[in-house]
Amino acid sequence: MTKNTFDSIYKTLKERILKGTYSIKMRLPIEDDLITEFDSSRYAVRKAIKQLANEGLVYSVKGRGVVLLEHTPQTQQFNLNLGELSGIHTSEPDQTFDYQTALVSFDQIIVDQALSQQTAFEVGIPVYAIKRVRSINGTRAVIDINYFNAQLIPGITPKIAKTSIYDYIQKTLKIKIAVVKRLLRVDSALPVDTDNLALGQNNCVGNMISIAFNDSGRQFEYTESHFIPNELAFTQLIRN
Amino acid sequence: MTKNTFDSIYKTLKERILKGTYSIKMRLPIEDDLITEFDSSRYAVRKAIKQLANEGLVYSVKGRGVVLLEHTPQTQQFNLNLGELSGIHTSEPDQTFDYQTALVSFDQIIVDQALSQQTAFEVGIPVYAIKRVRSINGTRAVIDINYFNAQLIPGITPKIAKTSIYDYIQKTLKIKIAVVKRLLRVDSALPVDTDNLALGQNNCVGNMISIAFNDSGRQFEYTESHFIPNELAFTQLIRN
DNA sequence: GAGTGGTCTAGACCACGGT
DNA sequence: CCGTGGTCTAGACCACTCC
Repeated sequence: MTKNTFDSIYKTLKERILKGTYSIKMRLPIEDDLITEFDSSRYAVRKAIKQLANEGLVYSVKGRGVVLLEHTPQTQQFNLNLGELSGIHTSEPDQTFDYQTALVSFDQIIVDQALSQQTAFEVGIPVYAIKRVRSINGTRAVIDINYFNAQLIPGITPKIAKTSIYDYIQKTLKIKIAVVKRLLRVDSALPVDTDNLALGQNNCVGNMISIAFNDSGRQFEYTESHFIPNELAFTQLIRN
Repeated sequence: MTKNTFDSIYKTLKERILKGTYSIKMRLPIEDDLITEFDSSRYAVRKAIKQLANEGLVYSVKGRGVVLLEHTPQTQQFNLNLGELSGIHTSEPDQTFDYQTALVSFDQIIVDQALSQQTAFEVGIPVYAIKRVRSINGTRAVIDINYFNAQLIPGITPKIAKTSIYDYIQKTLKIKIAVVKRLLRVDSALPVDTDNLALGQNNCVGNMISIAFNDSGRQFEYTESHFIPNELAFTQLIRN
């Protein structure tokens, strides 16, 4: 599992931090000591520390050292990273949950002016337009409204849409999903939402808009995921 | 403005990407050529490219090169504004807008069991509990519910709360805000929300929960920002 | 002034992509 | 096979923190 020098240093340090080895001083050992301990270069040690900082576990201060950030059971949930490409996390992270997909509609259409404005796909290209409802523990919690560029992602069928499009893209087409950009909003519920989601008394939805790129830099997907309130959470980390 | 070697390379490359200089090939020049052009080391060039990748402008492929990600006017809003610590972004970043703060309540209280569970502050410590409503262009759009550790951030007054607590923390107390962790949710509206926000027909709010740390690693703040639907947006970037 | 992390250089070898 | 980015080393100097 541990592939690189820096990765092994990173894993060791992370384990110690979570175990509380360094908690008393609220500091990591200085770089030179870590270089000596792991018998490696400064590059590898610094890269490991950088990864810990990316996760929000430590913070480097020039001239002082690498500081540990306080963490309590309550703040653990902030440390969940949204590194998973395909999915959304529930607010109960470790709980196992039932996950079902129902296909609402499946079409192949040509992008017109309005859809181009929304999705950033070029006018005239063919796209798959797919609506699916995701039920978590029997509750209709999310509706995915997907548009896939049919030239870049050909051959999607209703059957594939009912299982996993991302599996099809990665495993069958062998296309690499390089980058996903997301926008999160809260929107007033539309008819498509009230019709398909277990909104109860609520009349709003969360809206996660995703655009995904392959490793040639082409945008192959535009997706809106509308989800019901009180169920899902997203994390962010901001560093100075 | 340009301080370091890598920063100057980064700014130059970013400008060229946005101007379209490299768009035809959808590639950046290879590292060796950039090293030659900028007469610098590989370290500086790679650090600049890494920063471009962090912003979602490019993607590096081992063995192939550095690929440009497609960007259109529509997808500009997906590109990240990093580093804003003090506020919330509107969905129209460049638009000037009116911004007003009204103080709803101001108290100094002791953390009890329930509040400790919520905020991750230790039971028994004194905190400032502050509620403020932010109006954007005359619309009551956001209510901030702040808890500041009074031992770490002493001397907050109602007057300071009416202007800017973050200015007070950074400029007067000279405390560095090192890291902010955020959780984004959609919640059903509470009485505090319906009473203070221009929700209209909507009965839900966005909830941005922030916990902030100083450069000694101590959590000094827990804040919930409840905001009305259809006004604000947050960006995320996920890389493989 | 001593100690620490941040920036930078010059070089080496490896892993992967495409021909 | 060649060209490319990824990892890694050894070393230098600078900027900042703290005593």
